[in-house]
Parts: sequence; structure tokens; C-alpha cells
Amino acid sequence: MGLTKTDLFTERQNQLAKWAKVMGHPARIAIIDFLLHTKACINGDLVDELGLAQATISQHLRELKEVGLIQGTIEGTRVNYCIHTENWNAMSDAFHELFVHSPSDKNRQCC
Amino acid sequence: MGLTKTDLFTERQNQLAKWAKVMGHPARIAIIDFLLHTKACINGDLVDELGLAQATISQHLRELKEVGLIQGTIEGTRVNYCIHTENWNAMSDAFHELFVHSPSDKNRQCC
DNA sequence: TTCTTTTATCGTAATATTGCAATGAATTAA
DNA sequence: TTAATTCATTGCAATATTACGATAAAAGAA
Repeated sequence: MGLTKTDLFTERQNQLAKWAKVMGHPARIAIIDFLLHTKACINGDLVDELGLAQATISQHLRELKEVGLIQGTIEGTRVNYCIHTENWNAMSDAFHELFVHSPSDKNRQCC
Repeated sequence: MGLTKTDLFTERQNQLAKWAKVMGHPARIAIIDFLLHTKACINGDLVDELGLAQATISQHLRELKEVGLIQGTIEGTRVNYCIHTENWNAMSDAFHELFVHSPSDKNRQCC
């Protein structure tokens, strides 16, 4: 097996899972951190920043790009990466919507 | 390889990734949805709700329990599962903190 | 042109994940 | 007691992920 049965779930659930999955690796969290906290849209100096091999970083960047969380533009031999604002905000909203239904009411904690 | 190098990242980054990872499957999102939107802390009637085998659901529940997002109490032959409020809110806060640094400022979108 | 720099891709190895049937363990019902 | 119910665990097969060296591709420098 090893194959997720996406047809059993709603589109929203699959989308949330997709976003969460790509955030589910510390290297990709670190990349996002870097892109969020850096004024300039720094390119793959991430290779120096994180301690991973160039090929590995490139792979993580591709995964982030594939789900649309980041985008990159070629500048000479370099690539300028940055957060894809629109998609980032869409994800942010979607998770906020989930977290808003926080079980803050006392009667929720029943076990 | 296939082994995540957690020592390269901060504790916060590893924790965020851990939470995101466990949310990174539609079945587990569905389970969370169910627990959040159901008044009663329904047990593994999730097996009927989702279309997965009992063993599979049990495995997903264990993963959610291992990262602390849910908890379960035994009630006879059944198990009553519910969201672990404190940990859920901790995760919610942590992601909110990340999303707050949203690249809403115009100068961010530079590629 | 050739050389260097930067990034992407390929190929591979090690490990993890997903899913389920079968089996266990524990409680309740008869 | 025996049978039924509920959930966890084991074992397995198929697939996915993580990481990196080696190589390719593209642009700039010499």
C-alpha cells in the first residue's frame, strides 16, 4: 500500500493535509522562517544558512514551490526565492479557520 | 539516508514540523475535524465515519496521541477520544505566531 | 572560447509512511 | 463460563521521504 486514499476525504481536508505535510519538515520550516524574516528575497544562500547539501535544499525548495507556498525568479545564475503571498495567506486563513474551532469551552475536555 | 537531521534546527522548528507532520494526512485532519465538531467525545466510530479499516484508524489515532494533540480514556470496551485542549492551543498559538509574520507588506513580494 | 558560479536533476541508499488482514487483550453480555 | 464487542498490536507489502554525490544546464567572467 503506502498510498493515501485522498478520495475518501473532502477537498478541504486534502488541501489542509497537503499544506501541513510540506510544513512537516524542520528544514522547510527553517526555509520559510528565513524567507519570512529576511527583508530581501535571498536565494539559495540557504545552503550556507542550513547545514544541508545543495541538492537537498533544492529538493525542499521544489516541494515548497510545488504546493505554491514559495516562488522563484531566475536572476542570472541565481534564483530569487520568496513567499508566495497570496497562497501563503490562503493557507494561513485555512488553518486559522481550523484553529478557531478550538476546544476552549469546558465541556469539550471530556476525557 | 531517509533520516531527518533534527540537530540542525531549533527546538521550535522541530516542534512546528512535528505538529505539521501529524496534520499532514487527510485522515488525521478528518479525525480532528470530527473531534472538534462533535459535542460528545466520540470514540472510534471514526471507523464508520471515515472509510478506512479499523487498524488504520487506530494507527492514525496513536500518531495524534503521540504528539499530544488528542487523548483517550477507556470506557468499558470503548475508548473515548478528544482533543487535548492545552496542547491543541499551544500548537494553535505556535502556528499563529508563524502566520502573523505574513508577508503582507508590498516590499516582500519581490520575485 | 573556456572557466567559474549557481541551481536543478538523476541515481541511489536508508528509512518512514500508509493500509490492511490477522491476531491479542480487555471488557461486557449471555 | 462462553461468546461478542471494541480497540491495539503485529506483520507484511507497496509506496514515499530524506539525504547526498555526481552530473547537467544556464548564465556570467576571463
